[in-house]
Amino acid sequence: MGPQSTEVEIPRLAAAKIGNDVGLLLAKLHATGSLLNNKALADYGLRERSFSVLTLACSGLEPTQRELADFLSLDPSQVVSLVDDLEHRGLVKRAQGKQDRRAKIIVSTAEGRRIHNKARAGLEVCEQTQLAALTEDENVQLRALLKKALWG
Amino acid sequence: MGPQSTEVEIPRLAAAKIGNDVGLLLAKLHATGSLLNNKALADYGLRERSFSVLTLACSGLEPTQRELADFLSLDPSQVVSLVDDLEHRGLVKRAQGKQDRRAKIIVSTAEGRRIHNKARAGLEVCEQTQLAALTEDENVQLRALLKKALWG
DNA sequence: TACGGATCATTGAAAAAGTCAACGATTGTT
DNA sequence: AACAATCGTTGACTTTTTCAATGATCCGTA
Repeated sequence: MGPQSTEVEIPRLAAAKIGNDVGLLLAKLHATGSLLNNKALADYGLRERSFSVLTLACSGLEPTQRELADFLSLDPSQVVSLVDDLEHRGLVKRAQGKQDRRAKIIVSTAEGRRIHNKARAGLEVCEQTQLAALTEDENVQLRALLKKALWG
Repeated sequence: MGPQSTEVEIPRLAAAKIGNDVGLLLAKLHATGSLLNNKALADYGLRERSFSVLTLACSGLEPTQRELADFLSLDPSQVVSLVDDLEHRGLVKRAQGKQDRRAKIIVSTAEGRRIHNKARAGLEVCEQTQLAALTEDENVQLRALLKKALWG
């Protein structure tokens, strides 16, 4: 990751046609965003990934590890590490799958929900900073477009 | 990266509030997109990164390696590797900076431009597949929002 | 019911990517 | 002229990603 400046810079290169390449735009926004998000989450001992897992654990949807892997575009073995970490810290628990005893469903603990609420608040501030250039409407629009692109 | 299915699936977990987290949405769209893009570019011996560098080398903007690093959110040492690779294959050249002799500006060769044109065509098809759920208007809108979020 | 192929979580190893500090050459500033 | 800062480069180090193998369990089928 390159150095980040606090001031907004409009680089010379943004003029290139590449500035219309969705792939690069996503990569760049994701890269700079990740940096900020991870910084914001560090206070809670979380990173973007573990926060995502914790969020889903807190959602009441009782996701299996396989579902987490698919949804987060991770290898199943990476989910093992993430859940291990969260479990050791008492934020989530592995429970036996209901229909399928091979599967483990990930559920949050009370402490996990406590941390999650705090972290989410911090993250929302961070995200607003990140998308400060957008109006509230555009912000909503962006989310809608991303969701539609992903799931129709 | 988790396993990808060719069919479009709307996972159960998309219902979670996490589906509104811009950070995660970006991460996911970027992840699935990268996979497809890299697959599309493999025919030309390129990946998303080297394609980006090649694009900028072909842009006529004569970027320095430092500018490439900043713009692509990469460490300068990563740019060295990318340019090394492209240069060995005769697609770009390092030229001496004009005002600054420390800097090297990256320019494309004729062969580089040839490959780039082909790769770009392939990539555009790939991107359209990727954003098939969006109308043409929405597609344009998404690009505009991403650019605005990045550079105001 | 029992067999066979598939899926789940897990492990561990190998490959790739990212991070970071140091260096020579060059620049701009004092 | 002296000094600090910047550019590209190298090499070491850590983290992340990728992949194959394994035991347990599930499901379809004979």
